[in-house]
Amino acid sequence: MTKIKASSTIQENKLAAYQLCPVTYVMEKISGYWKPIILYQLLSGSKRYSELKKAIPSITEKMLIQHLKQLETDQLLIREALPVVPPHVTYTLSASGEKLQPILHAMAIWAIEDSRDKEHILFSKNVS
Amino acid sequence: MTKIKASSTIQENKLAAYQLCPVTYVMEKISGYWKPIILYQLLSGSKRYSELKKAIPSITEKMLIQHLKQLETDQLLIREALPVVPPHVTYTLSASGEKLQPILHAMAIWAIEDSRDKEHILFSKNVS
DNA sequence: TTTTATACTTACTTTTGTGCAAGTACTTAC
DNA sequence: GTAAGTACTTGCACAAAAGTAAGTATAAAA
Repeated sequence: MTKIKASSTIQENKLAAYQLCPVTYVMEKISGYWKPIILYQLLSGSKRYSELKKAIPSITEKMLIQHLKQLETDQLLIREALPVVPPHVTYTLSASGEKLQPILHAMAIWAIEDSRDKEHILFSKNVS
Repeated sequence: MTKIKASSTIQENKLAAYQLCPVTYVMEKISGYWKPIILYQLLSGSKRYSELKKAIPSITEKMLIQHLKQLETDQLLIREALPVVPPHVTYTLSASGEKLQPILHAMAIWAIEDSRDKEHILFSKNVS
């Protein structure tokens, strides 16, 4: 996992924002390019590591595991490993993680409406 | 504003995700460390550039203007400049921008509940 | 003895985000 | 003619996020 320096200006800002702004608190937990996609995959039920990899083909293993570890640390999901060889690991949303569902859903609705309203813009972009 | 290379792997992934995953579409528009904070400030009504600066003291002018431009480009807010000297510019949420309110609100609620549930963890971290 | 399967690790490079510090433009007031 | 006020703009440095490519561990199956 990428190490983080503890005492940069950015980290101080983050710590402050984390405590002062609840929205920033959430953004911390769900931002990272693949996190929402991973969460979405898990909304439909537990998945093994390899199933996630198959479901999200363009993610690299490094990013997948890194985000899974982070989500686990943030207690949004639960990792369960069976002591067998080859390994068998499943990831499941925690209660907190599941409570994100209405938020992710609202975001999706907003996105669909917003991009519908701006279809002509996207279209003209593609044409130009 | 920071220039972006058009043909990096990252940009290709973003484009794909942008079209395929509505949640990512939203994340694109509200991520950036200060964006949610700026949006929050504007939820209570139009503000001048200088008022935003005063309301968010720790943001640098570069970041403030950069995010304001991006939000304007994404049509989440509307910029109105009076042709006077010294300049007088106001920023107002667009209809799309205002529709983010329930989402931001839901995020805040989640954050408060989640951090309440995990108070003991934060506490033990501070002590160690 | 080599291969297969699964779940990771590690080192390194590229790309993007943020902060810092300084400068610009333009007009009215002093 | 110098200062004040407002809204930017620019260049540089560094931190963080993401990508690339390769390697590790283990035991059972071939």
